[in-house]
Order: sequence, then C-alpha cells, then structure tokens
Amino acid sequence: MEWFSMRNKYFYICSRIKDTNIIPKMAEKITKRENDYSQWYLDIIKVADLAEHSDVRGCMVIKPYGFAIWEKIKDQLDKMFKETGHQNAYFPLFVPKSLFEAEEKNAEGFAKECAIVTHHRLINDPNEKGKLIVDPAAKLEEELVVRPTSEAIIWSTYKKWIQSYRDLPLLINQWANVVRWEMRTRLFLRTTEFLWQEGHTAHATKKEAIEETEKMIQVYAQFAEEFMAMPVIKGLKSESERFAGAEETYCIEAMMQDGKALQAGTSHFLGQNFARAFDVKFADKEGKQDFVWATSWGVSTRLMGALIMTHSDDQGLVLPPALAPIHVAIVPIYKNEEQLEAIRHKMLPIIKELQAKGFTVKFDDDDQKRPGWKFAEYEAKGIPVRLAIGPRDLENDQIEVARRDTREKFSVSITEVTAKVTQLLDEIQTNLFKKADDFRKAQTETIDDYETFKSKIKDGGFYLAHWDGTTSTEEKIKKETKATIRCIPLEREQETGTCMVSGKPSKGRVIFARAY
RNA sequence: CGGGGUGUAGCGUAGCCCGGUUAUCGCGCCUCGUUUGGGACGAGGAGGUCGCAGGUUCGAAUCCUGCCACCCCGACCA
Repeated sequence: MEWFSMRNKYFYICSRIKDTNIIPKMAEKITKRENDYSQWYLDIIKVADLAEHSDVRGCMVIKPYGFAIWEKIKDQLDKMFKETGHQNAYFPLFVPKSLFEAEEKNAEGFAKECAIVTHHRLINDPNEKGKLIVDPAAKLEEELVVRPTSEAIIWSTYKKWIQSYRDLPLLINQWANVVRWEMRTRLFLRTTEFLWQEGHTAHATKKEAIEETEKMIQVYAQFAEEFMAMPVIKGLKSESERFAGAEETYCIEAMMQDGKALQAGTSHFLGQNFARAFDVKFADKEGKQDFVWATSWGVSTRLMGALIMTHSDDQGLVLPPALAPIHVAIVPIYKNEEQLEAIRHKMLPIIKELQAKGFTVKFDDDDQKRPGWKFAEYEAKGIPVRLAIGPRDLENDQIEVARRDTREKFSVSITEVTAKVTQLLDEIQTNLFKKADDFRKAQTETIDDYETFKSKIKDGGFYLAHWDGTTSTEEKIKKETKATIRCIPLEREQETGTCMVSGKPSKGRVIFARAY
C-alpha cells in the first residue's frame, strides 16, 4: 500500500511541495525524470487539474475540470433530493452571534472554529500611504459569524414559516459554502471554506423525522454506490462522534485505498433541540401547540476527495462514467492537414452516435500537443474511454480503444465502435465498484483480541469488534491506537459478546478504523 | 496555543556555515526550425524589491536585531 500513500500525498498534499522526504520515494516508483522529482510532482498536480490551495489560508481553488466533476455530483444529488420531495432555497452567509448561540450544544461544538465579521469598513492608513486599515469607528454592534453550518439562521427563519401542521413537513435543501477555521487543512478533505449541500427539514412527529433522517442516509448511500462506484457502510455514530446538537447521527463510511476510513456523508436526527432553541411551534389538528421535529443532512466537496482516493492509480484519476465530465476522448494521429480531415470525416458520424446516446465526447485535434502528451493527459484526468485513430487505422478501417480502469487497449472495427464504447462504459462503472468492494472486503476483519487489534490497525482496514458502549472505552482505544468507532452498522449480524477492551457485555460489533 | 523548520523568477531549487565580479540550475513561458502511434528535440530569448525593516561593513542573499508570512508535529475536524 506504500504506493497509495504516495499517490495520496500527491492529491491531498499539493500544498506541501516542500516536504522533500516524500518526493524521492515517489520518484523511486514512478518517475521518468530521475533528476527532477520536485518538478515531476508539480507537473502531476497540474495535469490532474482539479484544485489547489489558494492564497487564503486553507481555502481551495477548484479549477474548471475539478468543478465540472463537482457539478456532475451536484446535479445528480439535486435530482435525487427533488425526487424525494425536497425543494431548494438559500439562506444568508452571516449569522448574528445571538442567533448562533441559541442552540447551546451546536454553538459550543462550532465555537472554536468560527470566522467572525467584526467591522464593516476600511480606511486609508494615516501612517502609511496606499495601505488600508480597519476603521475602528466601523465596529459592528453585534458580530456576525460566517456560517460553519446553517441550522441557526435557518431555524430562526423556520420560526416565521411554521404555524400549523399544514405547514409541515418542511423539506428544504440549500447548496452553499461554509467556513470552518480548522487548525489543519487538507485539500478536498478539510478546507477552510468548502462547498456543500445541507438539507434542513421540520416534521410534526418524531417518527416522521427519524424516517426522513434514515431516508436521506439511504439516498447518500445509493449515490455513493451507484454513481461514485464507492461501497459504503451505513451506520450510527457513537455519542462522542455525534453532530453537535443532534440526538442521533447517521453516516456513510467508505474505505480509501490505504485502508483508512472516510466519512462521506451524514444525516442527523435533531429531535426538538433546535425547535426549542428557536421556539418553532406548530398547532396540530386538535389545536394543541408542540415543538417541531427536525433533521439535517449534508455532503460536501469532500466527496471529490473520496472519489479520488477510492479509484485513482499512479497514472492519475480514474472516474466512474456516471460522474465523468467527458466520457470519451478521441485522439487523432496525423502528419498533415489532409490526414486530419480524413480522420475527422470518419469520426464525425461516430461522435454524433455517441452524443445521441448521451455521452460527452471530446475530439482533441489540438495541433500544439503531441499524441503521447494527450494520452497521458486524459489518463491523468480519468476519462473512462479513449479512442485513438491514425493513418494505420484508416487503412484497416479500425480504431484503437483504451479503457482507463484497466488500461487495456484493443482495436475494433469502425462499424462497432459505438456499440463497444457503450458496453465498455457500463462495464467500467460496474468494474470500479467491484474492485473497490473486493478491496474493502479483503481489508475488513472480525476481531476479538485487543492486542491483535493494536498491531493490525497500523496497516489500516476496518475491524468489527465488540464494544461495551461507553465513551471511556472508546477514548482509551482512540488514545492507544488512533482508531475511532466509525459507526455502529445499521445492517449487522445479531450477535452479543464481550467488549474486546473491558470484557463487559456488548450488544453487537461496531466498526473500528483509522480515519481521515 | 506549545515544540521544530522555511522564506531566492510562475513553480521547484543552489549559494548562506566561511561576506567580494553580471545570483545557480531545472521545469514552465516566448521565437524559429525539425517532429507527431505513449508526456519530443535543437538553437535563441524574456523573466529577480534574494519575505519586510533596521544595524554592522569599503561591500550583505550571506553576519546581527526586530517584525511578517508560510509549513511540519500535537489538541480540533464534513
């Protein structure tokens, strides 16, 4: 798995170019440019062309190609939210501090990582020409918190929107950016500002709210498995890992290629906590007043990190066809304008056929780049299928097809191309899921002995073990092994036992792993 | 906030310990030519407040002082 950690670094440590220790290691394995590891490193980042850290501390610049992938994710999820009865809306970026503090646990949980607006004006620096300083006279009466999450601002609004059971359920989703001032950032996985989607729903009954929470974690799981080709485990968080202000947190956990866990999405049952904090009451059919029941759920640009770390290989990204911005890249190989014309003429009907089937096709006739460069480029970008056609193929009336996932190449006759590509895209989607699923199965183990667990956890993997249900045991394990309870799986074998650490009774096995 | 480190061209760097011509090298960029079936080659060219401010000195990227920024290790975390 050493190779993965290298790749891993290439993806998420783009900002850590100066970490020279890792560069020779990468070079040993892959580089052709033996004398210039650092540059190779940079080149790869550039061709991957997804994102980079910005000049603003820990924030992320998402480049056009990276954003195209995010848009695919977004469009699909949005469709699924609408199919489950949700509507989109938008709420303010700024949360007045007094609103923010209203739900105590939530406020406390996020207090350490808030960006706060305290002033609203800059003035010329009297001491230094051309410089600006914050105008002390422009201090805000009440500070504004830049949303780390929107519960506060949304629930203060819901109070105005909800009076009767007829207003319920209120099923709203927002696509937005949020800011969390984490001590340490990591590209895609934990950036200071990130893009996400947050659903916030209000219900008349506890049962209905729990059903909503569970429904949305199912939607996330379905999206992860069917579109991202990433197997996930649905489960409940332990008390210590629960969302601040939630009564129950559901999550999906995925395994990355280095055996570490990544939380890919969460859905929270918020009980009546926020309704109480923001005084959101409704009149039921009998006219009786009660607090509403709430849920919230979200996934973020972290999903892009998950996508990268689930499928990529040393050549770069590998994208599942369901989320690839470009499905088929066509590279013509030619020596002169006539040859290019001949190829174009041959390919035009095929491009039309592929497009008619709903595929995005890129015919790359850029004469500034050589074919070898294009091959490498499209592989780095994870384009599922590449077609190459040159004079040799024209003569034989065939075309070269290359699939990204296995990197196999073969020739097919021109007449069969469309059918073959269609079938291949389907096959790649299935294959990627299977590969990831097989890997996860191989890295998942049932374990009863704590000492064995301690030695094995270092190499990654999921471990199904009995746990006594106490936070103190969980703490102890975390301290000694850096492993946390990823979740209490929703679908698990009915099996009681004894905790591997304390020996106390356990109701069932939970998943332990080291996590991002 | 505690411990460690680094700032030299768009990027990555050499030089600093032991001060001295025009600040090194690679990538990238520009021009021309030859190339084009797996990240081309040759020739030429452009690009620098050596993080900032002060000090020592005939002379500072190099020594001293202060400041700033960033990175790494810990606590935190979708």
